[in-house]
Amino acid sequence: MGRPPCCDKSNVKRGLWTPEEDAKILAYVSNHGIGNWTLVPKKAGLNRCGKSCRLRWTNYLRPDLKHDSFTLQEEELIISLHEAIGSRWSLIAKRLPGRTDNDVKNYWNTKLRKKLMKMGIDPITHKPVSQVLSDLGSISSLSKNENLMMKNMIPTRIEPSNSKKNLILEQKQEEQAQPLEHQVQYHQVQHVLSEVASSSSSTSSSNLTRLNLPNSYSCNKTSSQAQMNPTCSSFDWSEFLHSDDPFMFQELQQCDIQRVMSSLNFSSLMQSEGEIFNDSNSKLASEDFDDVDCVASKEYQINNQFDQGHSFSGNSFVDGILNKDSEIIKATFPYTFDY
DNA sequence: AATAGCGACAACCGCCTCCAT
DNA sequence: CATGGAGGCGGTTGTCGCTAT
Repeated sequence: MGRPPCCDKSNVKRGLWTPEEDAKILAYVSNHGIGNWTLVPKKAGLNRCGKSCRLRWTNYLRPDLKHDSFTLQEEELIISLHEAIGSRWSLIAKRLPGRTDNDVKNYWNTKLRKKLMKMGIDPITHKPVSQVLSDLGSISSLSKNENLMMKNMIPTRIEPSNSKKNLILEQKQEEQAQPLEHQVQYHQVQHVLSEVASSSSSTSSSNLTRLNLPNSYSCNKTSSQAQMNPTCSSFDWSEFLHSDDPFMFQELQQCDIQRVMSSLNFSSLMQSEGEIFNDSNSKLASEDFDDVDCVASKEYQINNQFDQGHSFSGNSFVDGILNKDSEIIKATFPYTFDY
């Protein structure tokens, strides 16, 4: 059953590599090429684990690697991609020729993270620290009942603040006015996003929920209102989130919570969201960027309709958060995704 | 001169998925 | 079909060199 073990883990050298060991790896690869790494230590005369050899090669010895410091363009691209997809270092590194995931990860941890923090930007959410703190404050100041409700309603996974959809929409609106290098970076971010989407069906952005909302939560404000309890139509989720007013929760209770909650059935929403996300992204992943415009225009139409209801009335709780988030980001960082 | 603190980065660890057996 | 290693990946730790005290 199974394969034989690659090496005797207890009897191999560990720690830093010597120039002699590097030379052996290089000599072996130049003669035999890259193949089965478990055979490399034996054939190259090294007392190392095959996995260790592979790492040494991919992270340090590969001839196509750059060993000089990161450029400003690379730095900006890393930040943009990290904001869009998080710490998917291997995907980010693929967009930086000559850099490995380890390089990018180290550079982020030692330089970029600190740089962002100095600028007052939270390196995880890419939002201003003051905003993150105020958001936390708003949530923690909720009453016990409110917190319980939040627990039931908010999906546990925290997504990047800017969805692919937002990127596509902003690209359409602003791309033409941007310098060429910014456009290139922007396309790179989008390309990676499509890869992320195609590689992970679980990676979905809440913003995409809008694309597949049930009819009762469509962009048509009046029709959604018609299906709601009349008092509910005036309930403002955004206000609810930011308010310390204890009467707000009472107002919500009067709004037929049951109906609101059933309309916000997250499991079904997430499921349908996954379906449309996978569907649209199977297109995105398989087509070139020229074809993204088609999908983008469809999304744009949907969201244009959706956004006509400028109040959050009749929209989902999460949409309220995301809309607010989007407004804050646009106001604070008008150029964040201009490339 | 000694050493504590820090930054940079190489290397390891543990987990996951894929696939050979 | 079950098992377990290979390879990929992200997170963490270890090591080295530089600087401030």
